[in-house]
Amino acid sequence: MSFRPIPAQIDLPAMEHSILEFWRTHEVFEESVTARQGQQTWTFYEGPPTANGMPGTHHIEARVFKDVFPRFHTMKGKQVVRKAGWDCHGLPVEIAVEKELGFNGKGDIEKFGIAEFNDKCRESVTRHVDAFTAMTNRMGFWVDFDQAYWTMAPAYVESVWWSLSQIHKKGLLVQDHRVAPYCPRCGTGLSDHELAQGYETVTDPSVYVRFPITSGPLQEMGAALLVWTTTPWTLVSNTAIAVNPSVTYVAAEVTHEEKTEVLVIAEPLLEKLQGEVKILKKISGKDLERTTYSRPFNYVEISDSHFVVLADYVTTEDGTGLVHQSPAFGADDLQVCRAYGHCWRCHTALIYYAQPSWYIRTTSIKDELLRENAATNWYPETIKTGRYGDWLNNNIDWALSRNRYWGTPLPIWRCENKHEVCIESLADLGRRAGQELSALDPHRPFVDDITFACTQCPETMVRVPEVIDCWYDSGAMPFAQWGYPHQEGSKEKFEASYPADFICEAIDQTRGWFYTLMTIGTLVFDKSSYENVLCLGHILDKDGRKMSKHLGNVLEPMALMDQHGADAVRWYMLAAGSPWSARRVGHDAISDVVRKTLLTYWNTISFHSLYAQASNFDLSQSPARNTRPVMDRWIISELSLLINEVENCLTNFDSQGAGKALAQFIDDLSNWYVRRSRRRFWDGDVAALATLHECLSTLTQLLAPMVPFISEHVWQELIRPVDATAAKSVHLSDFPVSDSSDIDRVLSTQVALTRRIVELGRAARAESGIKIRQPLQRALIAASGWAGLPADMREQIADELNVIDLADIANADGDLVDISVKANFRTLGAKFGGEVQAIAKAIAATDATTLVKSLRATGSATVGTWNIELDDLVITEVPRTGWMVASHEGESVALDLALSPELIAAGHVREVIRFIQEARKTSGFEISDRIHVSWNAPDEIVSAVESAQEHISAEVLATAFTRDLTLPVLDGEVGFNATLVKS
RNA sequence: GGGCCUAUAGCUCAGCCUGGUUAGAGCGCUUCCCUGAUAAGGAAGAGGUCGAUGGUUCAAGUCCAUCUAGGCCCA
Repeated sequence: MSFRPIPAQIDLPAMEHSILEFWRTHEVFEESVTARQGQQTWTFYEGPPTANGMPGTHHIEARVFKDVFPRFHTMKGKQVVRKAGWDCHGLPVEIAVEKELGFNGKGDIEKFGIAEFNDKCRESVTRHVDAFTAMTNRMGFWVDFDQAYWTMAPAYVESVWWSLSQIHKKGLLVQDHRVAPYCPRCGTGLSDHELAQGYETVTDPSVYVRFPITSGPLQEMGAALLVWTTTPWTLVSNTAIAVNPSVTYVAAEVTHEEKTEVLVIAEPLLEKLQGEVKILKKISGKDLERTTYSRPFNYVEISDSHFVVLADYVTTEDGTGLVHQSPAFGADDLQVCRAYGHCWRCHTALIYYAQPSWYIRTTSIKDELLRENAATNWYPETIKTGRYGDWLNNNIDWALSRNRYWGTPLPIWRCENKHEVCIESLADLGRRAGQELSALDPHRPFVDDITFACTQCPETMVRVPEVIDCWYDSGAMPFAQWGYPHQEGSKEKFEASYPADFICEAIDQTRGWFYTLMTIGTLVFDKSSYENVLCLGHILDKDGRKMSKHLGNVLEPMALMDQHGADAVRWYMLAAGSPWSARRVGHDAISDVVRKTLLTYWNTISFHSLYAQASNFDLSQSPARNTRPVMDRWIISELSLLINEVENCLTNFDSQGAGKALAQFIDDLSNWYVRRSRRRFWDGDVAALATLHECLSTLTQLLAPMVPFISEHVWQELIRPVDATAAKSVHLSDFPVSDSSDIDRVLSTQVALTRRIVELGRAARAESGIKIRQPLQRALIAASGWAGLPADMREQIADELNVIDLADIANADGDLVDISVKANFRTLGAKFGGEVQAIAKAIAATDATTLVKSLRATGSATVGTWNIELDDLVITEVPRTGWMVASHEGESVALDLALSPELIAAGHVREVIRFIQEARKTSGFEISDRIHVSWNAPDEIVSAVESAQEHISAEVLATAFTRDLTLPVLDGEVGFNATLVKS
């Protein structure tokens, strides 16, 4: 078992393709489920897409979240079954097919044939299944497509029927007449939550409304006044309709989409009518006066109204020449552009009118819904009582039926005497009809043909014509995906997976899927179907607009992943910004993830393999953790804290928090632990190699749920080759467990202080203009934790700043230091409240050096009339002239800038070493190659080089180090020049 | 008209729950430094009336009220 070479360069997308192949050939996903057989289950429900359109980048978002938590819980030892699904039915599918066929409404469909039309719909929802599957696979979303549920499958439809029959038995599925939103283009009513999908801000929300005439000769023709309005929400309070007395109006018979009606409209505007138009009668506006009509709403009682009035201002420039009058809204309202209900798929402005429709009485289970919601964890939490809670509190009955074709047929059969029965399965239907129907396609028009005798009267029972809202199909998936209760084994599967531990969709599903899932579960089982729900913000384009096919600004997901890698896209979705805020996606943001996080991690992997290989490191050589140097114990402590943090975050569905902690650790590991320990790696130090290996192994597991590709690659290249006990895949490994004895919080604060001091020292260095390669004799440190800092860490500081001696500023000559103090408002405010400003003034007026000396000696001092303590002051100690100082929040580093000839010579030696190392690198030598160095230098530094010859040779692995006077010296500060050959 | 969310550097966002006196990070820009893993890393600089107004308080980016703008959801 030995370490493999791992190149520093990596082509992430290419690596991902090879990992996909690895997963496929080794059936890793399948094993991740079967390996946990018999363990506790953790349930996830897939809210399925409709595959009649191409997938977009916004589809990646929810799917990343649907993947990361199942992977995490699998590693935690749970069994997570992931069944894919496809939404098949509904108006959006029908409309897409209508467009393809060039249809203009329901008449065209009936002419074409319902069976043929539904075949087209069936075909259209499978059309892009391959594209969805490919995208899902590419992004590493593990979900079982082989067992996917289809909402159009007979067993699924039967299961939906069964649930409806349960609701019907409870008396909660009824026919009613109510004013409801209605799409004139689609010819069907819409439910309240469908309406929620289709609000649009429009500048001209105009609608045409018919007002049937209730008196006179026009009534006998069955005519209706046709009114056009741009303020349709004012129709509820309609009081009158105005016509221009001097305009000629006509009563015209209009035939459109097989429907004939008689409408009254101004003659010059006749062309507005679509279809075949026949003029039956002409009337002057004046003659229409006092014509009565019925209005579509009866919410507001307004007496002495609802007849035609005359008004000269009515024009025939637009509309119909008939103007709706309403008292409740001022003229200003007419100017305002505002949101109005539109059909959520075809974007036609909706109208409201009363029509017979089937309803589920969700209002009667309102208390139960509120109870279930109270027991649900919403992420973010505000949705629970806010947006969703409000919605439940204002709940109205669910308008379930649609006068359409491609949907689950409403399984209600009824006779002329209104006796009705709700069928619960094909077997049930077959029994009643006396036919074998187990092979019947439970869709229109086939189910419409089945009739049977009413058991209560001599009439025949016929199915009602409606299909149901496709959102019901989606919300029925917890049981219908198993064909519950009809299918063999469905009972066990359903009971083991209800309710779900976790569901996730974007925020627009609040009143869509989230609602129908909870409502159907509560209606049928008196229990909501999910416990935790993550509500994602929308993915926006780079300009902050919502991505939608409608706007044409969709980012192509496969291209995005092939450019940056799926891991980078996943990390961006999971960890960049808040998942529940709307976020912009662009190439820059994603390539940032690659550079800062993924490649830093990767290079640490490559670095480790390089030195582990070079020194033939064997894991069995690892020394006990508590015997390792302080740097090792520090990073192991940080690693242990990281395990706890990531586990805690992922348990609470906080991928952003997990990502932040992981990125911080990668930075700590690479840019502090590895960088500060480089010499130990060159020397093949087993403690350092063991520590780094342990960190990378655990880090890789912690990263696995979020970035499954690169973590798998590392597992295969770095971990498995040296560990016979390692799982076949990182995704089959158990999530790391921290050992509290590895955690040392004192060490954490000490390293933090060390790094702060280094930062200050570097700032002072930069300010002084003396570069780091020039050693300095000493630095003075002022920091409260300095005295307790271990020698190891002091050496880190000295090395990092290239300073020979470090000393506490307090031990330095008193004259060297200026002390300044500021009031600490936090502590003083707590003690003295309103007097703090006066105290601060008094402190500022006191001699700081005397005050601090007295406080340090006695622990307290009097300023003005107030007694203060040491922590009531923020003390800054600053050395005087001749020193370069950097200070921040009471901590200071002062550099002694005096340069002796010895220091200067040492600086030259370091320049020389650096020059040769750079040359080794650019010559492409291996790190272990020995070399011969021929060198020359200006006279001023020759003696420095010669006297350090052994040191230089050891540093650069030179077996020969000879001066060659023929070599030209170079321009620049040092002028050293050398040529290298392998020895 | 109502509800919810958002408003902090050129851009993307922390900080607000729990108030403390030079407001942070990343990206981008300028200059410099370090490098025997890095496509990295470090330092300095430029860049902020913390959406506005009022209030509470010794003290407000932070708490309260009102308003403005944007987004989402609903009438």
